[in-house]
Amino acid sequence: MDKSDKQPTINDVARVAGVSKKTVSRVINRSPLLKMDTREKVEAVIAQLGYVPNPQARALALRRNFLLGLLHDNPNAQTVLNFQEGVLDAIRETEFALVVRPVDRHSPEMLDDIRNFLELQRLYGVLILPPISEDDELAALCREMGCGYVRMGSAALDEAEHLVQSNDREMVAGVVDYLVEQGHRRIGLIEGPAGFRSAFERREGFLSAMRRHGLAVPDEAIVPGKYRFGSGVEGADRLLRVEPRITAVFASNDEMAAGAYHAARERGVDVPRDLSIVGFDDSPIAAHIWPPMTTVGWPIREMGKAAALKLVSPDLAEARPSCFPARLVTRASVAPPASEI
Amino acid sequence: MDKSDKQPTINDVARVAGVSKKTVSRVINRSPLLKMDTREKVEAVIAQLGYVPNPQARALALRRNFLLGLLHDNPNAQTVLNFQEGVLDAIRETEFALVVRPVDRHSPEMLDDIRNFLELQRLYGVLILPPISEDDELAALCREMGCGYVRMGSAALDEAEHLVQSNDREMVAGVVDYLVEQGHRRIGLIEGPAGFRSAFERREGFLSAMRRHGLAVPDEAIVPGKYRFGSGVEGADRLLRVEPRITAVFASNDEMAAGAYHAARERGVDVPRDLSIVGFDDSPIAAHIWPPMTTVGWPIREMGKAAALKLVSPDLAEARPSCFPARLVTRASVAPPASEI
DNA sequence: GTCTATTAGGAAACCGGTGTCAAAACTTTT
DNA sequence: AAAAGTTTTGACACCGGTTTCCTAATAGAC
Repeated sequence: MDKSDKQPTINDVARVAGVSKKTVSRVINRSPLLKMDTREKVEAVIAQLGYVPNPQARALALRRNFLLGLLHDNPNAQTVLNFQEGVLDAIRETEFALVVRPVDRHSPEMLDDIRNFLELQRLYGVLILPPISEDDELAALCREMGCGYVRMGSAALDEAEHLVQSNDREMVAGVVDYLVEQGHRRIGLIEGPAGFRSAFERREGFLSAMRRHGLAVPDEAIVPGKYRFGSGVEGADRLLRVEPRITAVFASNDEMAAGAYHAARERGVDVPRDLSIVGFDDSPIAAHIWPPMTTVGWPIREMGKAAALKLVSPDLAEARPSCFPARLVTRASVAPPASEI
Repeated sequence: MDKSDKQPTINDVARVAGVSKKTVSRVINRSPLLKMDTREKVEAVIAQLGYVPNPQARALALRRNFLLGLLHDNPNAQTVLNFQEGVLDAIRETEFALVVRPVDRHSPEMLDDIRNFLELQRLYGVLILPPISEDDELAALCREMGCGYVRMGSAALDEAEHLVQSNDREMVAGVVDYLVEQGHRRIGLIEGPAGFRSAFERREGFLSAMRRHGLAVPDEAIVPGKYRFGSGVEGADRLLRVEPRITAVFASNDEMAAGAYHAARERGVDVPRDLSIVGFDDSPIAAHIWPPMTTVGWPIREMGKAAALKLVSPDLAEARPSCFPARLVTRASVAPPASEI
């Protein structure tokens, strides 16, 4: 078939088709100023030779490459992977590829590392996942480097590039509504880490809904967390000592909610009879833990797709909504409070 | 500082330093045949200009790029992410980047899709995670495309390129030893899907150890699974109906083991008092479920690093072991069988 | 059947690096 | 001091595409 074992180049195609490189290039790039039969002739040769343009050469000539970067320091693996899938949905059938770059938020050299990375790879653009998506210095770095970027986050950041997701605030308010509806009045909150926008938004949603229902939120009903299992255990442990007894807990993410389950078990508190628990993320653990956890899910994959589209074809994406609705996933970790019955 | 806003090129460096492009190239590539002061002079200019070589141009000239691909269709997100971290450990400070490509094992076009992907991106090499790493057609495709590859798997495939991991078989035998030591004699197995090497290895390990201990394994004590939560629920459900009662279950992965927890709960069977459960993978769920799950962990991150090294610097990696030891992570899901006490 | 307008296609330069090979610059030897 | 050998360096082509600019070809108008 092929005359050698190497991949055919544009020159081979041109020679076989009896046209110039440029004409082949025009065919590839769908230039409109080509006669129909020339185009067909060239396309036939391309198919026959199995020619695929060399992306490196293209990248060099065009002075831009076709690499999207994914920056994350996410504690929730499933979220990252779902987001990746979404990005892949968007760039499938295109010449783009997705390169991943986990970052260490706690490293003092984080920004320098990322700068080196961007300088070295000269990505077309990067997608930034929470929580580092909230880092404004990082966004500034991208701008400075002339690297496109889309941040995924919990509302509020009002840049055009920012793919505002989840009405987190609203959804958490919805969680409170749901709990109140079930008869809960003393509800505890395990917060996310200070400085995290998502933590802030979720807290605000919680507080505003509680206020709306005219329910008191004593200081001891709000405990800090770090979005990690261990901090969920500790937080719930503190909440379980509050008097009068708290009957329901909202944890700002599923991992901490799983920690709350753990703490409840350790103290012999039954979920959901003695304590209702609601998480946030709808990660696998929520479905697999016992009893299955009621939580808030957001369409991460769709968001990944939208984020990637925003980067690679801004015009196309413009029409798409930048805010994706989270939804309550009702499972079995909420019940009417036993004490009230 | 810079004379323009564009990134400086090798030509700029050459001009400013008063040497030829080639000399600059030599400096970059650490050619030994350079006079010390020339090198220093050029390096000073590079630093001054903030010059970073363009990877696309390099890729074109060298006829190879610096992209590693990660092919996976993994049900376990944490595994994928840990592996990614390991790969990043290996390629940090190098010009390599990691591009991810989730694949759909169940799609009939999988091979074609991957072929297109490889043709399009011309990766330096790919890393293949289980379970698709077991697909020999995929490996053949890589060879055919002249794309380097390293497969991660459960022993047994004896190609040099193959990064043989976990002595799965051995480790599962160790699990059985442990259970027997705790007093269990009627132990059930929830298998992985037929056709999966890992499933096969784990099964063999299980059976050989049982045999070694002179313990019977009735047919009904082995149930099929699909490495998914739901199949773990079903499998455990069947095992719990076996008479005489099975007192311990080994599930071929954590997700199914979590399903076994679920089935036990639904039937009012207490873990570990009435049923001991052991999983495989040491995924987050194992640590977060109640009671914390005893499972087998393997050093995925190190394996990722080793796999990447094998690809990018085979000479360096040769010395490294290609088989990484899994280890038993003892938590709280195993107890001596109540019925025997 | 000419004379334009318009369009299709080609030559050559370029993107930013690397490889080849010969020339230039040093050492060493005689 | 010249010859010979060795080390350093540079000119130039090349990787595989795109872009610029220009010419050849075709179509339409008269």
